[in-house]
Amino acid sequence: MSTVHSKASLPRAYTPAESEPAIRQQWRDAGLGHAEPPEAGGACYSIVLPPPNVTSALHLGHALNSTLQDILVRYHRMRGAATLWMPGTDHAGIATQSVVEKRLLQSGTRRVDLGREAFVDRAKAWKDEYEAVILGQLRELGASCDWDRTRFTMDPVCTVAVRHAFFQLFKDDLIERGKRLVNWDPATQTALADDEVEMEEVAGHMWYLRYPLDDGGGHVTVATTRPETMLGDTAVAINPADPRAESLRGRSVILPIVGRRIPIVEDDYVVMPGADGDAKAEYATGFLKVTPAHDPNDWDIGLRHDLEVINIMAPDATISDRHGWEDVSPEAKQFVGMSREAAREAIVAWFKDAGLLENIRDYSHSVGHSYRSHVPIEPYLSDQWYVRVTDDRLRGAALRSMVNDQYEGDRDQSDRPDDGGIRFTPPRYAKTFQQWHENLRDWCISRQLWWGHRIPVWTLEVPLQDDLPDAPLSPPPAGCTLPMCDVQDDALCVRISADRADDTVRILACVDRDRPDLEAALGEAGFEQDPDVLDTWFSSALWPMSTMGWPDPSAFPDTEGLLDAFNPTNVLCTAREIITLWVSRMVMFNRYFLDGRIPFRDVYIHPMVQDGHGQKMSKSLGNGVDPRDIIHSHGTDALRLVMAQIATATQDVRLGVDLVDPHSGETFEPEFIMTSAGHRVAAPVQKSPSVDGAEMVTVYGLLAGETPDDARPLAKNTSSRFDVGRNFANKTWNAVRFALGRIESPATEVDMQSLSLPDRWMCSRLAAAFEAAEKALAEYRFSHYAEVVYDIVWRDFCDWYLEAIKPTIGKDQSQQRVLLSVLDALLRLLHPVCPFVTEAAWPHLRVFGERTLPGLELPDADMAACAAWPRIASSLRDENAERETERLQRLVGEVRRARSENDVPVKAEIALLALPGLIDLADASADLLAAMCRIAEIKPRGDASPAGMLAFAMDGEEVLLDLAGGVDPEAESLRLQTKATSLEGSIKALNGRLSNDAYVQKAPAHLVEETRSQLQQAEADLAATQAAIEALS
RNA sequence: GGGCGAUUAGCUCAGUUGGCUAGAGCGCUUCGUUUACACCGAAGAAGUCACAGGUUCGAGUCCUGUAUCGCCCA
Repeated sequence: MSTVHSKASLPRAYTPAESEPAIRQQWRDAGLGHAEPPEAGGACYSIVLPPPNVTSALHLGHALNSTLQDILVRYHRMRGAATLWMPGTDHAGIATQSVVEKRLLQSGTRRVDLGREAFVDRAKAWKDEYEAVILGQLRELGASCDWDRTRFTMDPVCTVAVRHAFFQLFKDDLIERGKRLVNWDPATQTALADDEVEMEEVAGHMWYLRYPLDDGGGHVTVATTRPETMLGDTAVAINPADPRAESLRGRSVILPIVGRRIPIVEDDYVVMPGADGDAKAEYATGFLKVTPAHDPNDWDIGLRHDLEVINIMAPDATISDRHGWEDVSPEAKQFVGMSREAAREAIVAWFKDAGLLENIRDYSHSVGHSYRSHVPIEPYLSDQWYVRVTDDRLRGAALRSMVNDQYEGDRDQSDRPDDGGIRFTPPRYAKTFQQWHENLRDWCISRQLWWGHRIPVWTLEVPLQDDLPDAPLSPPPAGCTLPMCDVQDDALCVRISADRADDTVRILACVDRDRPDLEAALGEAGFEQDPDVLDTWFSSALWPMSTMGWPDPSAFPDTEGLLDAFNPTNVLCTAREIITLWVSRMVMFNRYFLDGRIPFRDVYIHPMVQDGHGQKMSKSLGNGVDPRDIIHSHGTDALRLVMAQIATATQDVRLGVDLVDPHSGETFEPEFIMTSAGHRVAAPVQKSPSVDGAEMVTVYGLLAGETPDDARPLAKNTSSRFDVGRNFANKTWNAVRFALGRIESPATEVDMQSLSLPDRWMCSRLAAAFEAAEKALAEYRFSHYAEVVYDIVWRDFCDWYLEAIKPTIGKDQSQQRVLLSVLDALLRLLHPVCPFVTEAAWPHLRVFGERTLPGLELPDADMAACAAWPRIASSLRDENAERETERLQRLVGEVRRARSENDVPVKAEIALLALPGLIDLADASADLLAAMCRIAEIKPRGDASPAGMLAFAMDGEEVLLDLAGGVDPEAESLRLQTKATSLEGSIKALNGRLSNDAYVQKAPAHLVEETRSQLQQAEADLAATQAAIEALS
């Protein structure tokens, strides 16, 4: 069967915007990506997508993350594994609640006005909107996820997992409740985990306050950066080594304003003034005010000295006398109700007026800020829920999961020799993982939010009875008659917690999943459900399990068998800040709940995309590039190829951000300005580079208050870095076009031995490229894979092979067949990174029928996305063909250079005169030489060097070119002299190496041999070059 | 303060157990369009591999120190 295609059948240029939508639809219709657990013994490959937050659309970092996963997933699917890529989104508790609240506030509504239920409905609506955007973006990107299994961290299958996990941990004593200092965000009014606090350097002050001694014998001076907290001071501390300590022992001070008598205590923690090697010492007075309720270090001091804990703030960080502060003096009343900032000023002013302000010094220090609201966090005393991750069952299991060669230090392998198996790529991130766990603290999981998984604990407070234990959380004693304590039910776990300070006991009842009856019973008994929700990462930590139906796959459609087939997943592909937030917790939970099973075997950490100045792309700098814009302007394959190219093993990648001129559509580099915070950003208003007098507003300009209008429209961000990807897709497309124009009736049988040199060479290069690509992907070296693909298509296939076969392809049916097969294999090779252009080209190849060649298996498939990864026999490699072609390429290069440097007209035909060493090769490739460098005639050359010819040395022989038009002897002589000088340099270097006895004796023999032959070659080339110079004169 | 990393052509980056006469893409210079592709082709210029020591026959690569920049954790 043969089909002749007219050139008109394919457009000259590849236009992604036209072909991509149909291809997406084609994949969708075919259910590409849907995976079922295979028959026993079948190979599996699985990845869970790190679920993006539903707060906003995906950015370039997501595009990078998803592209890399899709490359892996498409590759392994082609290799025949049952491949599951589980997609989904994350409810992102505090982040989503913040954006929803912000939107509400724009219409003047506060969250509390709306009420919990209505607010959650608003949040759900937001989630629905952005979930659709995000999933749409992933589809646009070509992500071949199993869309039938799309999850959301709060959908029923995930909720069941969260409920059961919490219940299990509660029952196993790994969850506790306690009053502790938390990182409190007064703006969003919730506790934050340690890793949700960002440290920022703040230019503040050190205030020096005098506290009078109670016996009238003078005063002590404390230094503080937070004078407003003095209202809650319950001691002054001094280092016991301080010489002043002895005379102050047992004495007290009177706290100004409040009038509270507080003790002077001695504690090692206090920095002594002038102590060596401590920057703080320069500012220290040796006296430290101790505020246990408002500083973590003071909290510890308070524990050591049994100090009173007085909380002087309300949850919104205003000074308050209703949250634990009772001895409010009339003098102190004036500060109640002030914000912490106002209170600071007022209290400093009070000290100044009272003559108790000794000094103020500028002091720069780092202050924790909420990663969400960006206000300073307040160490705040409150009741919170914790997971005791420091327990060996969690932390220990995580540390043991690391592969031996990435674990630093000794480890005991004897108890669980088969433990673990998690490997990090790049390996240095193993250290981050290990150190995080070695310094782990208990994980605060409660959040004072409405959007999230509500904590499944119901509480009832009753008067304290004497026989109840006062441990924070303990099982009720046998025979306890308090409500629900005697209920025998596997799905209910009751614990009690006594508080002798207010003579109450709290009965806490945790209910497992799917037991509304128990929940109702608790309600009837007067229990109330905890108002807090769980930290988002609690549900994310269960992601590789919950998405696959844990704990009960039979309870949901289509989850049966998933867990056993696809967990552990093969790789987790994510960014490095996620190692602590998410990777760690998934490992702990997966191992705990699945009997030691790890959630993934590999953790691949990809780099971060920065702007052209090495800054994070962020909304507030307006330096982000929207992947959708690139998809529309350059095509998805272009975006993907460049994403793969920049995924190197180094940390960060700079991607210069350009602007699209809305007046002309042209891309240009904007003018940058420096912000007061030291960031380089595009100036708010830019001049059009080509339209006189026209201006535009940048994204940063929008943030800075500029309003775009018709005269000054908004300019989109882009990056010219994506051009290379667009060009590559177009090049690939045109290679297909060329082939379609030349393949008429490809041979059905091909004898590989009798193929032409270019054919054998191309097949050999193809085999090498597949080998290199497979190795690169196995090692998560995506940039290498991209490079391999780029080079084989552009340099080998287009630049050399297609040019080489142009003279012969028309009449050589075997060559047509090789061209067809090679092209098919190339499409398969680059499909994982450029799925669209390969899919678009695929049907055009299929019409020619059979493509398999001996040693190159290319079974047919409906779509490129389902085509099998080729099986390639080692016989396809042909060293001889590679060697011969390399010589031809050098010959062509020399001839082209000679022509170019002598201004030989492009169309002028020339003759080549060669000695026996080269002439056979040249003769055999006469057509190729004619096509590539217009050599019309190949003649043996005699011993003499006829004048007027151009010469160069190759493989130690003098090769002559008869340029007909003659040679510029001066220019040519100069060129040859330069060449000779360079050869002399090489000879000197090579001689130097060989005359060094140590080199000859110690270097590997093959290297010494190579050096010798290089020297021989260089000397012969020099002789030939000198002969040519002489012939010229 | 602790940890990790970066510094290679004008720009963005490769360079995997030391063998380099250091590569690619973009940009730049010259030439080329009835040619699959001008989103193209051909040729060219361009680098004391941050700096200073050391190990080695041999260092962009290994070791030590210095400088600058970045990220993570406190």
